[in-house]
Amino acid sequence: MKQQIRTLLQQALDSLKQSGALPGDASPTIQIERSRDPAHGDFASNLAMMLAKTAHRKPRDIAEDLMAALPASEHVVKVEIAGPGFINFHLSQRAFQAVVPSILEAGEHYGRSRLGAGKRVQVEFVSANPTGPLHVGHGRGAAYGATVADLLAAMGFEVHREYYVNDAGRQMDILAASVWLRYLELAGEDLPFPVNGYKGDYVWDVAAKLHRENGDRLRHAWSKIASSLPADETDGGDKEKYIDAVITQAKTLLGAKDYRFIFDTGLDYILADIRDDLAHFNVNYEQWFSERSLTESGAVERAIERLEKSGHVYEKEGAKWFRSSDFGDEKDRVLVRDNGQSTYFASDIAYHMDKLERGFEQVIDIWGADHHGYVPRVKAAMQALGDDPDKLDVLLVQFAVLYRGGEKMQMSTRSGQFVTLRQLRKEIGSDAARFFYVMRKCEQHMDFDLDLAKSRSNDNPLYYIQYAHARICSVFRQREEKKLSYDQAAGLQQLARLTEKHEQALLSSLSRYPEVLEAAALNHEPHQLAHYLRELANDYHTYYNAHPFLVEDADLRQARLALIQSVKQVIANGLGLLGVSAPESM
RNA sequence: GCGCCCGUAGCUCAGAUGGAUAGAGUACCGCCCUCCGAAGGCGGGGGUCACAGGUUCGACUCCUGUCGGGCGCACCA
Repeated sequence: MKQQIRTLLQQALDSLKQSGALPGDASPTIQIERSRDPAHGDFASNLAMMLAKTAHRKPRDIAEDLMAALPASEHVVKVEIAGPGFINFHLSQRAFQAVVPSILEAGEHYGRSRLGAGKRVQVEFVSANPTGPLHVGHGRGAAYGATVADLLAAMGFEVHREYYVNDAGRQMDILAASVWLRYLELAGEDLPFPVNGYKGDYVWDVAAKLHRENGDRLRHAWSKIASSLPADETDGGDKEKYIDAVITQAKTLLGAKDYRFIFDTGLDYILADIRDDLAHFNVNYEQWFSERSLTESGAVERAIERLEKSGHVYEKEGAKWFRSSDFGDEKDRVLVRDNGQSTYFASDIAYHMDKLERGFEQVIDIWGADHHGYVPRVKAAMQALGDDPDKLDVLLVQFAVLYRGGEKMQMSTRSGQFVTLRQLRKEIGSDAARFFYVMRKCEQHMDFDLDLAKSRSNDNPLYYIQYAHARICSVFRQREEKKLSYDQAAGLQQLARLTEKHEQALLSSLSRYPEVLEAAALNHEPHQLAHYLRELANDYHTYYNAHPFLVEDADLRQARLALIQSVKQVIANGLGLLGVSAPESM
């Protein structure tokens, strides 16, 4: 609809430029918006005001000329100039009624477009360390990332969803050591658990599996292990040095092969758990990308070499540094430590190099806001590699604070006292979690009210929307019971009967859906869709209360049922994109 | 100290690339079920858009500064 008006204005603009009424170089992007106030028509453009400066003429005079040059259109019934120079368009009722057949014909495809056709986009999200179950902080990233990906797919982009698995590095070594120690305890060893170890119950689970399947094969006497360990923090020592020593002991006593076996047992177990968790959250990936594979394939080495060749690497104190400060980072960063091990950052450079080598036109990373300081160095690396840093879009997701009974829920990751995503799903359900996470824009600190999310009441915006859908289904069930006829094709013939104010409002909202989807997708703002659906549901509930649908007048009934059928379709489409169900009854 | 994000109604939040009197929900008050699900609808009060300057036809939106809140500033991932 917007597009049609844009075309009309463009033609008017062109003809004015040709006749010399406007300078030939005046070619602003034509902005069209929905009028807020019905008195201002259905659509408005500020084109005349945009032209005022370059044309050196008064906005209202330009608007007069534009209006005169506007080609006739069957849908536009009135055009007028208002305020400082707005051009307001009043559309015919028929123009809005036409949205019903277009929805019913397109069905679940209504609102989708081919805007991104042929473009490949990679979306990487969650990517939490596989050292434990996902918690509610990851949940927001999961819901947001999945929705952004689905929205882009709805715009025709070829979307590749990816989870970067940090299956290398110290944190994973700590996990492996933790698993081993729990295993030793199960095998009968009596030992103090490290202050810095992972203490969650899931570590016991992995250890139990290990013990069940391997017996005492991996057992070593604690007395022997402890003989070369420094003091832990509880004994006045350093917890970091202690855990590192435990890891070293594990590697030495078990040997590389068995150590790797324990390491992988923990990794596989937790990864399977995360995968299962996300699947139940309606979040799925095309690929799980292993960090370790970057080292094994030589990609890390290759990335460092490329940086060296372009002269952005220097050595200092035995380590290799990347001169990221040349590219706007606040300081230089280590790529290879003095002990010869490459850093996580080096892997990440290799990973992003790999992403671009795979030919994605756009790469989207979704990170927790606490990693924001990381953005400049990754972009710096891309630039140093000769890649375009603008191909990378980093979207930062703020934390969500949970509230229960009006109380803020405190959680600390270290002690293992955090609410997991799984617990959240069980408590409030996947639908509510997906919807609430995405209801706020991602850079907003969010208050997540658990009581509200699970309340079956009108305060809950998700229930409000789902209820509208269920109510429509209920009307159709009633129709069958009352044996009233409904024929979609007949309904489409009677759309001219939809003249009530509430019907007009509903038609207008329905016609907005494609615009909302496009804006939500391109701006990476799923909340726009969530808000829209609430408004649409509101239009429906209002209509429902004002007019009966199952009326005696068969033609009117057909028309109204066709209308609410298209409302049902749009609600289902919208909720589907948010990863939320549209129940037929509740 | 430096950097990033945020600061809109009592509370939770929208305000698309600057546009016509700043909007929802919730809470509070009043109304609407012999009628398709009242998990609903209608009406009402409630704001110096943190503060101060600046840019222009026009600023919640852009720029600068101040105040307040969050988060970062590792040879951890």
